[in-house]
Amino acid sequence: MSTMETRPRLPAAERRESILAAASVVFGERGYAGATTDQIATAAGISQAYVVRTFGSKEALFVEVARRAVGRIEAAFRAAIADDDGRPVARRLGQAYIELVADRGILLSLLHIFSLGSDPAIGPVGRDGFLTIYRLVRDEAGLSPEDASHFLAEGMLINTVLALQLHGSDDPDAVELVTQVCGGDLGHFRTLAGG
Amino acid sequence: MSTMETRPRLPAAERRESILAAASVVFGERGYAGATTDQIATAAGISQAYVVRTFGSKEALFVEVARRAVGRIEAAFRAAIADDDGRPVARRLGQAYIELVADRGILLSLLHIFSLGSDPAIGPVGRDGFLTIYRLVRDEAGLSPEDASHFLAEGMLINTVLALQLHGSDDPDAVELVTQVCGGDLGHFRTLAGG
DNA sequence: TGTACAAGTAATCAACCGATTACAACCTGA
DNA sequence: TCAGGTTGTAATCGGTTGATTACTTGTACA
Repeated sequence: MSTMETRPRLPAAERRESILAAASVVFGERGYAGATTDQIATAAGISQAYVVRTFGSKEALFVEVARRAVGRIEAAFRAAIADDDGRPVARRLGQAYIELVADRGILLSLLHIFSLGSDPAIGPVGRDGFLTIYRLVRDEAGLSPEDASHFLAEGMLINTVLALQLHGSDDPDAVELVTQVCGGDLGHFRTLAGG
Repeated sequence: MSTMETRPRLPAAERRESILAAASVVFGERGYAGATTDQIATAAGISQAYVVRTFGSKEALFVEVARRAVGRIEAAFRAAIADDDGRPVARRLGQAYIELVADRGILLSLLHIFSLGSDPAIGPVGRDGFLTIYRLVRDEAGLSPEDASHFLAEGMLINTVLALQLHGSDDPDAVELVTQVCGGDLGHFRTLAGG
């Protein structure tokens, strides 16, 4: 369950990373307001006081988690663009995205960033990140504005299906919808997402 | 700012409605965990104790708000299907949806329902609601599974754009993206959503 | 009229949370 | 070796929150 259980002392840089990994999971499960610094500390195997002191505040920690999540999407998309295996680029991007948000911590971090769009500290991070991704699929992957928009739309539906855990439902309509969403490869989708 | 400011005593049924209206706004602004029963009470013009006693708990109140939000989508979609003005049904549904989620309370209630997909009390409400909407656009509006899926995807992108408040941004790429999302009628979109 | 129930609140409680402080343990190098 | 910086924690504090209790006020109707 916990991300780190090693006991020995760690250099500050590594400790930061382990806290960020734990925070991504806990923020994902409970949301920004719902998560506590103590839950994050327990998941990271350290004291609550150390979590707060390392990042200054709970809000600063969440902003850093949000930036990391956007950064991982960027990196995955650039890799998918560079690794041309003959399939259309949108297809490669889609698969890269699904593999990424199969990590529930990242998925739910994204959703929480969206719903905090009017927060003065987190809103700008979300807007900049989303536009960065839009520019990336338009300019670097070469999609038209219309195709880029459709691609993002499919991604947002994937978010919703995974968040609601509609994969894993055996309702026939759910199966039909999820099959549409994952482009037909339901088995692979469920394996990735743990449905 | 507040939804109700009338002072006189109200029968329980009407008071329930006014609390639900206030709760939709406050839950939307702060999220489930972030909203307090006292903020809801203030918005409804009554005491915090009465809010809790009327619904039993904060969670029960949120579940009711969530059910109402799904119900409003259902109702709006049925109306859009029935009111055939010659435009394609998907177009009518899209406009009805935008008019609905221009209400930030409803929009953010939906997003919070999604991110609470693994909550034992709220998750089932979200799954049932989403599948109900899927069946509605497929069976009653007559869209193919593929078209229905695309329609829902566009809706989820609309959610994200509105939540992040990308309408209202003057970044040229944001304008381009939002124009795609709203089907070209940027002015009308911004008027509705207050960007 | 008066009483019984419905509408509504003030006051309070136990639990929780983020942050601060003060301190302990460990490591490095001069 | 011992001084100083780094890693880490225990204890605690002020503020907040959802919920409970005991109470007041209004009103329908027999």
